[in-house]
Amino acid sequence: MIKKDLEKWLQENKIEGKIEHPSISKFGDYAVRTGRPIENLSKNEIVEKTEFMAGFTNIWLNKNVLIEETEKIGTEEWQKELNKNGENKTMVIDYSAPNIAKPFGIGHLRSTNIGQAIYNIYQILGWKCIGDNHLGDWGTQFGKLIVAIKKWGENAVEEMTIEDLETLYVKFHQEVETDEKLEDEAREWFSKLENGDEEAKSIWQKCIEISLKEFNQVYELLGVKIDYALGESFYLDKMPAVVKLMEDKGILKNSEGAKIIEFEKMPPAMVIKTNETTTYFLRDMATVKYRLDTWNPDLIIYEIGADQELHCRQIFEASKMLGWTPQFYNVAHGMIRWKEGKFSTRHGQTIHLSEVIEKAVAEAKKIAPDNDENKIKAVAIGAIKFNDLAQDPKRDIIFDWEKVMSMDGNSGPYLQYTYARCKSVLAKAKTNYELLITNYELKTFNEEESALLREFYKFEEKIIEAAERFSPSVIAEYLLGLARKYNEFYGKFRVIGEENEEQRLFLTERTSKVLKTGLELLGIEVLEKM
RNA sequence: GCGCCUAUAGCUCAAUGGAUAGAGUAGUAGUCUUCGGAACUAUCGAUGUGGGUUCGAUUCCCACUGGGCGCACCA
Repeated sequence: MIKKDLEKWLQENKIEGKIEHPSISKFGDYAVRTGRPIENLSKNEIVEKTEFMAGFTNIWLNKNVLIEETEKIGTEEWQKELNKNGENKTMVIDYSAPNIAKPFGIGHLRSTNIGQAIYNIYQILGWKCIGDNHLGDWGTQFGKLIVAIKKWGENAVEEMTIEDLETLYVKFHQEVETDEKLEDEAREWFSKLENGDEEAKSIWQKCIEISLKEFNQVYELLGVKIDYALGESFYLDKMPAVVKLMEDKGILKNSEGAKIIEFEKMPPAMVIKTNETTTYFLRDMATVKYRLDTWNPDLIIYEIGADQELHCRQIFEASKMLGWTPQFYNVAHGMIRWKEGKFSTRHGQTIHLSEVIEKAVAEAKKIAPDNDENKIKAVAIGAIKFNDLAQDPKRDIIFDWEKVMSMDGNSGPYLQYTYARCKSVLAKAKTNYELLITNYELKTFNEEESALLREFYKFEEKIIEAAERFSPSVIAEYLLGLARKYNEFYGKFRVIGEENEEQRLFLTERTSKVLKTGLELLGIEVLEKM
């Protein structure tokens, strides 16, 4: 990796200063702010020339090095080098985690997309990755659901759809407004469920089956596979041990009949409720213990919305109190909002994923009516996923139909299109471009070719940065820049039949390779033709 | 009330304390005898307000204003 080589050189020569990419390309490939010129850096064989300007030492890389680094991408050697980043390290990532008895909304889509991309990124960096779908399949919500099913359910549970369950859940909340006793009934039923009541258990089981069927369809459509789906109910028999640990440490306190843990700088977390039922906080603590016991991870990532940040911080702090010390991180992705303001899900304004996909499919069909359905779907889903991944996860995301379905400009389909375009050019080439990669004559690169060539070696840096910042958007932004550079080049020059055909095929093939690898990291399908 | 996050072009987003703040979209004007026009070229257009730290601030600190989220028996 060029950056590491330069850093090493600077260190050996005792020169302080961070290496960065200059804001403007005419200032070189790298720059170090040193205040005074670095004299003998140009003797380093990877450096073509240096120039001192305005306190910066600007560095231009040797073309042969640029080409070598570009050739390497995707080879075994490249993969091996990447793998060193996460050598002997394990991470667990908690993502997607939809709630049973609620349809898959666009909120969980965000967790699923970002979580899967982070998983892929850590995996290519050599980490042992464990994905866990922490399904919301336990809790008082089932008490509510049981009450609603028994009171207003028109069919037997077996015949209900996930929409029926959602309707009943919503109805429960409407009725509670005028009849507060329903809350108590719900808690009572959850208590029965926790104590093994047969009727409660049977209804609960049916709800789970209905939901899982829906979720699995969604995951298949999205092309997402999560290693484990250990829902909250999985930890039922693992909670008492954690309670005991808390008691032994003396951190469990009684408060108004409930058991809580207090923190110095945060509100307390409830562990056990007044009626002795468990909370999701306790189940999450049992989850941490199980993950430590089972996989001994160095890092546990939670890809959960910002609305649960306090909850996560409480888990991390309580874990520390119990002496559990892996590195924790919560992505805390921003909430989805309308352009106009609040995104209220409580008044039937939930947007279901199926609706989003339907509209995007219609849009993709408009552009390419002759495409077969699979391709249209891949493009539509590419657009939707990219919309989620292209921006910093921390920030709220504005839900805008036009933008979600956008197929041009900064979009997933723009990248897919550029890939297909590269492949089309390569298919028309008479020479075997695979051979060219290690075997062609170096000619002068014109401005556009040179600008493109100088993008490739950055790919590795961007993958690492994306992992460090837990932000797939780093890669998304990079791919957009690369595709734009390719299209700028493509718009000005022909490839086939030109004097520089070989090196242009090389640039084309490398562009397709990086786009493919990058899009795969983001979980977006690439198409040879579209 | 307290805590966390956030404010960049009409709109949606970029920019590890550094050089001329980048894209897309919308608008305007073009490219079209062409390897894929889901493209390319040109043009228009921005750091909420007030302080501070620094040689240098979109970036760090403080205050204010606006927006989002959270703060015990939902998860």
